[in-house]
Amino acid sequence: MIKITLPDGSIKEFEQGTTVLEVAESISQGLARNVLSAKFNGETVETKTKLTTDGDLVLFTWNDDEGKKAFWHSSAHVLAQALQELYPGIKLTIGPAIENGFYYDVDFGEQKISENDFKKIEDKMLEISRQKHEFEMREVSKQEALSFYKKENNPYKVELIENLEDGAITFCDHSTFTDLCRGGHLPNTGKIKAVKLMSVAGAYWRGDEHNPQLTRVYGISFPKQKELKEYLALLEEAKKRDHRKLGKELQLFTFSQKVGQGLPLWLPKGAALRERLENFLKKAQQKAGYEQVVSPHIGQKELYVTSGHYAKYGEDSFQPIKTPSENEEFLLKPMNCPHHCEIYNATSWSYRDLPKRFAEFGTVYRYEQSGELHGLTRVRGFTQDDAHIFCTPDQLDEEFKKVIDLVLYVFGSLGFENFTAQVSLRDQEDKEKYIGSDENWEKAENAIINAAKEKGLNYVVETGEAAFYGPKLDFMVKDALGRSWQLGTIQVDYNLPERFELTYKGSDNEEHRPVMIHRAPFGSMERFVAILLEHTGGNFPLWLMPEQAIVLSLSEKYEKYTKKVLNLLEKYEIRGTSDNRNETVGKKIREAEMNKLPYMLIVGEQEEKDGTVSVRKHGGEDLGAMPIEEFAALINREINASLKTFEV
RNA sequence: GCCGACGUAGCUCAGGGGUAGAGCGCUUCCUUGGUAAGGAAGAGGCCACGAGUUCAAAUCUCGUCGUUGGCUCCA
Repeated sequence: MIKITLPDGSIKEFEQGTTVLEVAESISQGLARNVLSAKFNGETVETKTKLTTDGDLVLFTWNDDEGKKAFWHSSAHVLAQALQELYPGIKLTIGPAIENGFYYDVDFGEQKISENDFKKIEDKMLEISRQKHEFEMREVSKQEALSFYKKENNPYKVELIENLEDGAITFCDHSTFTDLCRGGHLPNTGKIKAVKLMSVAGAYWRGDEHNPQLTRVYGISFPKQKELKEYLALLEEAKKRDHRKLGKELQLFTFSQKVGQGLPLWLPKGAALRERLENFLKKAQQKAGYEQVVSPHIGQKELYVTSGHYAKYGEDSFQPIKTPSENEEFLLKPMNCPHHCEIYNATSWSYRDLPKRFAEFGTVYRYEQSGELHGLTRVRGFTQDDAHIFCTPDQLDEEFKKVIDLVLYVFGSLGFENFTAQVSLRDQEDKEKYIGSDENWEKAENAIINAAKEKGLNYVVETGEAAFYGPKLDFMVKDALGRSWQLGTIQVDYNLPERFELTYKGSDNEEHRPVMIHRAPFGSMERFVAILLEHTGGNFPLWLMPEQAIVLSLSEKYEKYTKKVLNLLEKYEIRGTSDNRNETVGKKIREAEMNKLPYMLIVGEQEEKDGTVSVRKHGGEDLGAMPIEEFAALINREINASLKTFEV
């Protein structure tokens, strides 16, 4: 007999050789029906794995991430089989489960596949699923595995196997299909009741663009047809919050082919929104001891040679602008730091002057590959809410923590609750990629980790994600479709102070090297507005709204009173507009609702007589008639409630 | 940059080898209204751009540009 410990702590005895599924059956029939995969002593096992020792068993269903993973990984096998049957001779590579579904990377050789082929592939997959094939794991020797795939003429699998330890290689069979596989499958293919292929894309073998490009087929599957429908509906909902769609509808920004790709044009309402964000941050920064500076949009090539950016990115950047006759070379600035270093260098500093905090909403231009451009989240010209802090090494910890406070204040005021902090460290294996001494890197990395810990941030550590000049702490937020974007960033830099020979006079009357912190709480105005749009669906916090109220007149007869109301709104610093068109009030309300105006002030005969406005909130709530003063007080209360306070 | 898809009126989209279509928006007129679309008339298009095939191309083919889902990249 063996003792099996379940997650609730209970211990049950079973015959040696009892399968995972049989354990589930002993608990309940329902569980046995729903169990998709399991872990035994922390190792992924199949549901038909025979248990031979004592141990901890965790069973997973569709409600667990592990269960979904097994479901989608198994679906990838079915996809592979379907593809192989429909397109003989293709070469399979890898097919993992991902956050939402699965994909399989395939070398189609001469054959082509497009979205038009999805229906027939989906049908084939469902046909295979319905046959309820069981997944069988089988151990094979390295030799055997290699010869199997050499016979199939599949160099990808051969390469994978060559990197595996003999003895740890398993194949998975179902139906007539065999695949190299580590395990973690459904009991049988019959669980897969709904399948949808999502897209086809190119993907390089092993993620390296020097390798051959494979065709990646993305799909998702569900245990019930209804769940697929719900998922697709969810995607439709997400599309409604797409910042590109909202930006157009709310007239915030646009793009022009003539101006150039990746170069956003901010429309008046968008510019007003942006300005408000800038002022909000400027106010907080002033409180936190920052000073505004201004630097030009271009700089001599020499500046970037000094900073090291030219050597690193020169080839992949917009190429230098040349003067007509002297042949001097200037670069569009891809970042503000070198300029700010020179601002620091304009004065000699004592340790008593530090830290110096130079802030600038600096517009920068970067050559991004055309395929990488995406709405406002990835553009070629954008404005960073940049600042550089120059401090003594002793001040670094504290300054870093202060910046975290500022970022948290910004995120809090704008309602970003669900962000992850990512500590990006250098890749120890590939130190060539980075500049600066080992010692400095270590100091900087520790400073970041300590600050993140002390501020109680929920952080993840990513090695190899650091900038080439220093480690960083990034604040990641997801968009409507769940893609992660970096917004705020804080980076420690020991390198530029060295290269620009920045100094300050210490208490010992000696020259010392300051430490530099790069930071941008929004990241960039463009990306921040984009993500804010997707999070709020365009219903920004009231203080940010381009227009806070609209006066809707019942008919043209009340034009005069409408104007009077608008003037009063202006007096109370409420951003208002009016709709005096010859249309019914019903229509005006509908349009104001669709334009996401927070407050509608309806004026007619009654209001004019009483000197009031009838207030309707976005969404339909009727607050009744009130004098403008009262409305102004209401707005102010709402604004004050949403703005967090920033203490230094 | 690479793989796939897409580009028709200001917007959202239908159509498709032989006068270019709808809804919304816009203009004018009627109507002067009470909380999510009042009525009528009208203007508006080189069907992204450039070649080719064809008696004939918005439609088919190729190329360019742009958009888009991924990959790679992201100072």
